Amino acid sequence: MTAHGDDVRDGDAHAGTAADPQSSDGVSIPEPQDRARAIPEAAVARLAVYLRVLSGLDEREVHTVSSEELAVAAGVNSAKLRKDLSYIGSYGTRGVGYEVAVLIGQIERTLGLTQQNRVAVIGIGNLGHALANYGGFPSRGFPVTALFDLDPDLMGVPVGGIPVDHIDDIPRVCAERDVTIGAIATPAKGAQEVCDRLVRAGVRCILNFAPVVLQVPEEVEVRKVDLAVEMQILSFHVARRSQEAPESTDSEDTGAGAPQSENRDVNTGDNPVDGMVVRP
Amino acid sequence: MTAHGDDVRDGDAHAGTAADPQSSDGVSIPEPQDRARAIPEAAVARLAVYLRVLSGLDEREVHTVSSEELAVAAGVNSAKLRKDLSYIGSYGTRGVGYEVAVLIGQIERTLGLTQQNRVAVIGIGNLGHALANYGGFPSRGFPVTALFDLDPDLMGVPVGGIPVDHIDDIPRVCAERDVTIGAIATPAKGAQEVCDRLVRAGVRCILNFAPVVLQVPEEVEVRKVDLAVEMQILSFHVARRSQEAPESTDSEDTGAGAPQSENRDVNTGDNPVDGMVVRP
DNA sequence: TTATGTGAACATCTTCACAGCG
DNA sequence: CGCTGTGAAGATGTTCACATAA
Repeated sequence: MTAHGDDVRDGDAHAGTAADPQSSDGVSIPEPQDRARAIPEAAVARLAVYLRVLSGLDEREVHTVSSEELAVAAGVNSAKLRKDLSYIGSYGTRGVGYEVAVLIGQIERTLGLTQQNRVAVIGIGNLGHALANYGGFPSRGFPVTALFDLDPDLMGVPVGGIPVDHIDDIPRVCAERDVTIGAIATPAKGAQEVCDRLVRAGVRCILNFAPVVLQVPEEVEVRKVDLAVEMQILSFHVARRSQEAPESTDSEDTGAGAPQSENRDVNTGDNPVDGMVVRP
Repeated sequence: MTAHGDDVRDGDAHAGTAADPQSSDGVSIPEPQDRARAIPEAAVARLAVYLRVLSGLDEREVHTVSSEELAVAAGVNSAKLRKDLSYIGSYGTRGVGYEVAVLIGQIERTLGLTQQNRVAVIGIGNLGHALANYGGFPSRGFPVTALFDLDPDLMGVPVGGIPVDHIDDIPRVCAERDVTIGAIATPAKGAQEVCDRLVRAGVRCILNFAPVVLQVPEEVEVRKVDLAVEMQILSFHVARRSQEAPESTDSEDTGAGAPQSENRDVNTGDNPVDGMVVRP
């Protein structure tokens, strides 16, 4: 699968100006269809992060930020941040910085957060519960409106305020509630089957938590969250680290005992998926 | 893109050291320290996926696979898969394919799965429970050996067989049980604080589920799993889709009703984080 | 003078296409 | 021949560095 053919088009971005950047060089074929919506995939992911940081600033009544400040808070370098923001337009003021409120608005617009996306969660186990209780994911815009499972004991039982339906009803319920995003939190076994049903029900975006590679038609977008893979990547780094650094010093390494953390208090966004309240 | 592997890394993303002989072209300066362990970050993530697919094949008693078959099952193209495998060595047989068992062994070795990584989960809410019950994540190698929270009512209560400790005990308990990976499943508020403690306790790899950008010293590796971000990325695609395709047809799209899915039964790996058993 | 916005250099990742081993 | 392994071409993504606007 990998992808639709399209996705990330070339990066000429905002049309406007000069029609053709370097027409020279016979080789480079000037692109097929040149749509303007060309925001690098990687930049989209970061915009979401900037948005969260900005929301935090907004709550703390901070009205202006420089690319440098925002960058540090988001954990990226400022040049990258500026370039990312440039993809959505020029909303900064040279010599000053960006207006928090403006940026929030523009990023939300770009990410399509101005319109709601109704979410269906399939598989009401531990994770499913967590998702259901998430209650309209952080930053709003993602109300969970349908829950599915196949355990008879769960049918009709409300979780996070929404009654659980049987996965056989996916087509009907998803259509009725106009679900646009499906979150698959089932065991690996049933995932592909559930996915197929969602697709047949017209759902075009899927968040997959099951440890399987879903096969979908190209018009469907799948994002996967795979704990095992994340763990193994960390494992790789642990392994690499221990073999590169023959050190075995147990005490503390160079530098202060307390890890540096410039702006640790900037963010907000609260509760991830839990009920625990950590107040250190 | 559909189903990426990567997922925005955190922090600075230590340059991966290009390595490689590439002596051609006068321009390229041979580079400073040229460590051999140069497996592209992106490839590491995919190796974990290949591993899962291979495990599935192994269980079904399949002993040999071609790059093409494996590629389809993993959702990547075969050239990429071959290149990825080439980073860990040449274990295929031209004209034939790869031996499943051999590949599994080599990938496990590369990912450092031959040695266990003890995991600590901090924040025993819905997600924390899910993680705790995960019981030694899929593909083994990741036993959860410590749980932390600050709710007095949870202290000592065993979850998934492990008693919950207070986050103040992170240093002691992590040291005693030799924790190498910390999974932060707390609300945003306490995340940075918990992270700092883990780092001080010597944990060098962190899986962060809290919606915050953690600030850590560079020797610490952070991977983040951010639901809100994933949702927003999907939202972006939903939005883009609807504005590019002025269609509003509600009925079914072209093609068969059932989505194509070549090898949907190849994978195994079971239960993601739930208790639900889907058997369609 | 400060900090944005961006062309261009650089680095990383992906895909092609084919040499060459079995 | 079939399929792996890989150099080299092509994309994408990141960083630099500076012209430019307020």
